[in-house]
Amino acid sequence: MAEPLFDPSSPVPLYKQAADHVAARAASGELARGQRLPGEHDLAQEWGVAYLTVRRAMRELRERGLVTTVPGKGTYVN
Amino acid sequence: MAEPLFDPSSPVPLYKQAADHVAARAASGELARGQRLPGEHDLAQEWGVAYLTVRRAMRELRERGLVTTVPGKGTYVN
DNA sequence: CTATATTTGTGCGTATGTATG
DNA sequence: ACATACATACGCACAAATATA
Repeated sequence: MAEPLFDPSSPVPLYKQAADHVAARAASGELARGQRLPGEHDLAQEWGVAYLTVRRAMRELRERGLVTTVPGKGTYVN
Repeated sequence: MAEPLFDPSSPVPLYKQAADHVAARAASGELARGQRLPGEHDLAQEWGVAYLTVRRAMRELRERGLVTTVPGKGTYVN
């Protein structure tokens, strides 16, 4: 039932941990290119973090060029 | 007493209006280089917007290279 | 054309942590 | 020890864009 997944007491910000989590799964091929990620609200619940934290993680991933976000549609793996 | 300054009903996001406001004042020379801006909480009250909105405006300005933020000190005009 | 559902975007409030002076 | 200031994080609500029935 909802493992930790991320460590709130870590010096690494939660949003960064989350972004790294996605980045690692993309790098390993677990997330296929073109694949749509779950909605941000869903991810927040799934990860047990705040919506704002997911938004920051997505921004981080966009800035790294790992994903592309289309308003009203979703976020896709590049 | 506290004019609108920014228009919440505008299609332009508040944080962008705020960033543009600062950018314009910097470009006009009204804000001198090296000058420290008021604190984010103060700006939030002064502008009548939320703290997070100010934070977003500052982030916008940092990304544009117009200001530099030093944690524990303040935000300075470049 | 309208209505609805989904998803991202924006905004407010608050609390706590960290760094500097 | 204390004040100031930025950083991260939580919660909630509503608006805007997109797709579909």
